[in-house]
Amino acid sequence: MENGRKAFEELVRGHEFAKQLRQIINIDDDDDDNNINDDSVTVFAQNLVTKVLNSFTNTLFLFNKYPSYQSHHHIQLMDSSSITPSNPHNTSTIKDRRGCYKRRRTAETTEEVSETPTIDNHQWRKYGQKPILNAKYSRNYYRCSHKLDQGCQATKQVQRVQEKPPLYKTTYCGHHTCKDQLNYEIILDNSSPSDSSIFLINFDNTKQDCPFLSSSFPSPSIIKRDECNKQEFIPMSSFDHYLVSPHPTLDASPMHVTQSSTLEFHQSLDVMAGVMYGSLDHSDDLFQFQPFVG
DNA sequence: TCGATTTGACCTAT
DNA sequence: ATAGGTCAAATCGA
Repeated sequence: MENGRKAFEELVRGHEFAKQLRQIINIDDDDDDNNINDDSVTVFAQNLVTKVLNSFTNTLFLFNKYPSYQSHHHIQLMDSSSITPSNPHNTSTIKDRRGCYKRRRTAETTEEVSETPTIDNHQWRKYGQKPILNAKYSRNYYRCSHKLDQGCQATKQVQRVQEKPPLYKTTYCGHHTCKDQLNYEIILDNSSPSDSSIFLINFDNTKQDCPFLSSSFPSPSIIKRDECNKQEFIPMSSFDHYLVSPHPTLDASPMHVTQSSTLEFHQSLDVMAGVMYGSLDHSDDLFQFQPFVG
């Protein structure tokens, strides 16, 4: 699969997860009896999740300016706000008996349709497979590998919905509460094809966590690819590198990654960091890039 | 040996 | 009554 398309998929998923997180944090907005949102930490968290969401939106906006890698790809997202709320008659207690579960319709779900079974940054364990009525292909059931050790309740279902071209529908249920996300790398490729130097942003979760975001979000480190070998840097075998081409850059911002200009490179990193850490300041769905000062 | 997958049984929501 | 989500024993394979 094309690297750019993978990156796009991950951005879409990140965007959706951020939306879900924001919905969770804001869920008590209308509840007069609950003043949890007055808590300064909660307000801070709400602001952060809004910024994270906006960052994903901005990055997707940039991708959309260069949509070539999306041409053969269709992603359908269900806004979690459109999901039917849980049946009020349902008890919130989780029964410990076999076969007790919430049906997917009553739970928060996100659906994606893609040409390959979606790869995400979580480890899944298959726990079931069922033939579905009027469906040619059976549905596979996965739960988070950390259900037992961390109690993560996230599950997903993958079902092939079309033969040619192969089309898979992935339905995510629940939110990940585990902290064991797989490592990510983003390559800042050099625009010169003759130059083999490539900068990697490595999201190694063994690094120190970012103090400004959730503790589960790893701090990126930037490594020149030439030095990766020296550092015995081993790319994830199960994931291709995520490539951020230097060409689809912001028209209005200095985001060319070149080695000839240290200043430009640092500016680029600042912009990238802005994308990663949501330091672009704007209201929802607006794009107002606020350049870093200093 | 141990973790992951398979698969039939079990159970609930519709 | 039944479709579909989950469990858990059996099986696989590294």
